[in-house]
Amino acid sequence: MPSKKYQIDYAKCLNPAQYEAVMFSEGPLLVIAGAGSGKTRTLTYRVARLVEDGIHPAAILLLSFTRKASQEMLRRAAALLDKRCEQVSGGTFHSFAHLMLRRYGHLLGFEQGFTIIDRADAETLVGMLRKEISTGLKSGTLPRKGTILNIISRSVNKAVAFDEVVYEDYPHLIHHLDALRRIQELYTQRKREMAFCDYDDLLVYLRQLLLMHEDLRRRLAARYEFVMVDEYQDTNPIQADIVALLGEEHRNVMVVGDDSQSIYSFRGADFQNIMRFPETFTGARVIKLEENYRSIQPILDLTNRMIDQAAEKYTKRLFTQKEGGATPALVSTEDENVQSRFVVEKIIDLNAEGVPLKEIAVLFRASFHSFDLEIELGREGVPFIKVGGFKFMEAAHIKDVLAHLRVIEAPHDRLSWYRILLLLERVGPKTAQRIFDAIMAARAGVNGICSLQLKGKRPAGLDRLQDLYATLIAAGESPASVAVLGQQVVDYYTPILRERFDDYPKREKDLDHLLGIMERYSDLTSFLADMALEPPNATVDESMAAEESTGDRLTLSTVHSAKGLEWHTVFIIWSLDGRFPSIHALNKESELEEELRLMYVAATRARERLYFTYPHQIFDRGSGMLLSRPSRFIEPFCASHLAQRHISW
DNA sequence: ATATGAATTGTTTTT
DNA sequence: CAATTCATAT
Repeated sequence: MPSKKYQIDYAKCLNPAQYEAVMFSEGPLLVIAGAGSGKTRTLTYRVARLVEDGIHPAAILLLSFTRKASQEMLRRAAALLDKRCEQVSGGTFHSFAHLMLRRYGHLLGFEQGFTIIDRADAETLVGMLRKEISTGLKSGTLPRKGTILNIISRSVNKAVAFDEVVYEDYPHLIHHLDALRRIQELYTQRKREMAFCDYDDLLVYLRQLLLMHEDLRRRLAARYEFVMVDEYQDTNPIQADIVALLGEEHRNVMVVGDDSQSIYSFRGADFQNIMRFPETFTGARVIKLEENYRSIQPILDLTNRMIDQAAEKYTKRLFTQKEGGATPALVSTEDENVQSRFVVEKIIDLNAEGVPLKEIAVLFRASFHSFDLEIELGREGVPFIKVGGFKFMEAAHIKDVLAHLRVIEAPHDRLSWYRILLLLERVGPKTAQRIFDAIMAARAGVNGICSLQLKGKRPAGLDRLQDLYATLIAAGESPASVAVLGQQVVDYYTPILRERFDDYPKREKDLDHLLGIMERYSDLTSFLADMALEPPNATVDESMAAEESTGDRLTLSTVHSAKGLEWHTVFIIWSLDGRFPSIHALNKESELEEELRLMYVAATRARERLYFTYPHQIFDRGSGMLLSRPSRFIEPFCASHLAQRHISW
């Protein structure tokens, strides 16, 4: 291949399979990329290659499923060639959909813009509807709001009729079918009235836009000549449709994924999408990347065997040239605390041997699994950062402040008004409703709160609230910066915060942090959208610490948040049958398969050393069972591929 | 609007 | 068994 005309010597940087994918010219391409096989590398080199061939970077659309994956991809593409690659289009499906809807939403009737609501907002709305419906209902109490929302979301994401979801997945709720259906209708209607988009809506509306407006679809197909999708195994049917619609004209669609790493089916992801790609795009070239550059052979031997237990997959077998190295270890401990202390001690040892903390990760199935470990790490003074789990944005005080800002943009936002008003003393749902109605009746936007007339006794806090908005609106006449608005809201809110929370000093720091973020924004709309779509990733406690110190830190992460990353040493704690796989997945075949893939993802993060640990004999009070076996996914290989130890203190 | 009591329920992962 | 969450009474 005459690589003369290229700045980058692709043949030298890539193995034959990667090279083939990178040089693949036009038409549909499916790359099955095993763990650690250079998936992101292949994608980014292909971007560079296209740009070198004269394709305008903005004409390349890179889509991914999670923020982390898309950021990493765009960053590496930009670093590879030169400044040009920074202009590559892309992001998560949701952020791309958001961009398109801001630009073309008027075609769907979003004349005045829209508000993105997160899961908690959506639940509150469903909770309100649930209450409306349940008064005077005889079929007993309805399921909780979270459950109802799950049903609604599942129906949307899997493109299955609502009734069918109830019949298939919630047969015990069939006697509520009428009420549930009614709530679903009302939910859709209310969202429409208040111009709310939940996460699912973003995708649904984008698909609708592409389906119904052929001219727009053509324009977008012309603008995005090359579409590339990372983590394709995690797309749901709606996302697959979006890709198909964007690519149907030019068919320059490259999707990359690994069916063995599909771990988002709870969100409607269907790894069958990747199996079906060659049918959607007939004549698609399929390339497999099977050489692993990450892990030593003993780890690969184990993970290959683990994933062999999966029923359905593209067969591929990873190999490496990294021979030798330590056998992965399986460590049982007396109880949870011994597990924590074992891990901490081992980490300190490794660190003393020269492995930096940032090259070590502790992974777990569920966020709360690390609580005990976090205490032990704190005790020994090991710095760490925790990814996943309780988010900054989910904290009540953060949501309170955002609500005050949201109504400036969208005065019809009932959820935010209620949130604001219920903070006031002597205001409950009834009063909140009355005030909200009055604001609406005034038809004056946020001004409605200032000109408010209220019969009877006025709640004491109302005056302060009116003052706040009077100032905010006055500031709004000359375009106030986001941070200035934020500061005023925080000033107003701080007394309320101190009243309501005993731990207010910590929370005030969070608000400072939020103000810091606000300074990066010049308009309120994009700030609010980002807070819903791309919120700061870390946990509340670490969000500040992490920015202050760039020091060497251990990573604690859920397996889901660890996808795509790698470390020198990985500990997988709670590798206990009943915890991982979770006890709730044991009955359903498909869920058990997903747990297996999850364990596979966890184990393939390790380059040199891999530890599975589990506390011996844990009583599960949910089921009344005594959990004492190692995870069924690794137990078959105890004798052959694992070094076993038991620790008691 | 708040307090008290009853009942249910228990997973988790992210946009 | 605990904790949350909902319903009812005051």
